[in-house]
Amino acid sequence: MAKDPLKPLISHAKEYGFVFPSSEIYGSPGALYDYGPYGVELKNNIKTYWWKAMVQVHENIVGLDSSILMHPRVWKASGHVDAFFDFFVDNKVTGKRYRFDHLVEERIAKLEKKGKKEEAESLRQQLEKALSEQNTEYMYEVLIKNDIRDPESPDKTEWTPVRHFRLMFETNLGAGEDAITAYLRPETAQGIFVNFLNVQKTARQKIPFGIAQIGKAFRNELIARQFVMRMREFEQMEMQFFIRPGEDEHWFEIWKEKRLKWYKAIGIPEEKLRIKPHDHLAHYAKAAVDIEYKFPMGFKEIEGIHARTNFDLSRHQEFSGKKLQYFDSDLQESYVPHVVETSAGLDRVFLAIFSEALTIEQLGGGKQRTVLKLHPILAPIKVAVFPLVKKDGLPEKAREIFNQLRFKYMCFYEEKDSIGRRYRRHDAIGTPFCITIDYQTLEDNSVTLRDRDTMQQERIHIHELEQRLDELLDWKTLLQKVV
RNA sequence: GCGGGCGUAGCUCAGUGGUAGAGCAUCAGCCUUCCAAGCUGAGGGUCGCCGGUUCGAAUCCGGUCGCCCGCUCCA
Repeated sequence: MAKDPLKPLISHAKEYGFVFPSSEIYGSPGALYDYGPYGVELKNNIKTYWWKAMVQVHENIVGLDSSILMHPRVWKASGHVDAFFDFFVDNKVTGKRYRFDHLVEERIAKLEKKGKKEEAESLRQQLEKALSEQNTEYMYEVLIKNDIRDPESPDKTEWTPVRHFRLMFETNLGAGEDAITAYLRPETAQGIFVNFLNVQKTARQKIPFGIAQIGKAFRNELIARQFVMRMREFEQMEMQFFIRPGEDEHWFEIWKEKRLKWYKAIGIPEEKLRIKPHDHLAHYAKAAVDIEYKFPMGFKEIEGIHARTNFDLSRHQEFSGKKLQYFDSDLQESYVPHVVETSAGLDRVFLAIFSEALTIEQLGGGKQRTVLKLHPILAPIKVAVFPLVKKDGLPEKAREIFNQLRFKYMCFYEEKDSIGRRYRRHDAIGTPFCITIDYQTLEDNSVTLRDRDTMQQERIHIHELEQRLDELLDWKTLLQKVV
């Protein structure tokens, strides 16, 4: 437990009001978390940063907020109803767990390598039959009949029955007899696809263009672990970019680069980011990479970039019977657009940023300082205002400044405890700037502005404060780095 | 599901049979002219839950629940 590299992060997140375990007083079901007062600020700021970098900055990207519950046929068309299962078996002897389809795929690959094409083809048919019928008894039969064993310990293989696990949460739409089974969306993307024409027409967009959406998604993960890394309820920041067929690779590369820039601009160092191609492509994808961040427990995915071809739109066209095509006036032809998707896990990005920011500095004399070195744009509280001491009219003066700044930025007024303690408290939640009102302020209306990271102070006039903060908290400077 | 670890204060943890503790944090007050300072005081825990052994259980035994790590998968 002491080895858990996430533990310091989790403790800090809880102690300072960023993330709490969900319904904690009842015993916190796993993989559900609540964002506290500072957590929600940070999370909202990340969303705003994403939205501005995607929608505001790109004139050919527009936003959408689609419903979480959708027509069930959406998920039939998307392939999730059929494919979004885990079929798994355990080896009773070793306790190892495998996915049924992975075991069979592995055998098929082996057969193909040996040139036994017929056997491979026969097995593939069995696999497809098993999956399409979702017949777990038959799956077990397939394993036994083909003598498929535990790849790690073939001599000690004794399978449990094949069990299945649906990753989508089910619920009911309507009441009583008329109720139909619906699903909590497992991804936000489908809401974009089914609105493709609505958006394209009303926003008067021409291909290439994108639709962006931030929203919750739900997956009933079999094993959900690692704090907010794998949650059952999580939030996605997705953008589907609609393009001409054949331009997939071109746009795939462009979006890969742009998304990397987005992370770097906010202070994630290049060496802690890496691009990892997918080994197995999802049922809809033509090309796929993950952007991974080096967490304390190693590199983990925070965003996926996928070339989804025209799979989704074609399927919805087929299942809905509605044409989902675009007339390209330059080419003088209609087609079903292809799609390049950027799909970031908000909670994972949150964790990456939080993890990157959390720093314990060793100061002289065995002292240490815990600082959350967040980019100022993302910090929950932008400005803390302190009277140096709680007397002689300093609090009143400090309140004046606070009351002026709070209409512009998230501010925090505090007069309790020594000034040093107050500085450190705000270091711990990442407040980038502290303004202190001292006796000199009463004489010449100047205050000190302290920088969180350097602890350096500059003395500036009250009338210059707002302009100075505007410079330090400028969106323009940041956003120009991400286009 | 299997294997391992762990449940004591907001956080980190000590306490292995005899009246629940420490550090930090929180709150109130005093004092203070700038980096977790000092002083005084306060609040906060059915020791995860149930049962058993015992004169007596946080501690021993049984059960149960929950969390964390690994195996699998993904945002």
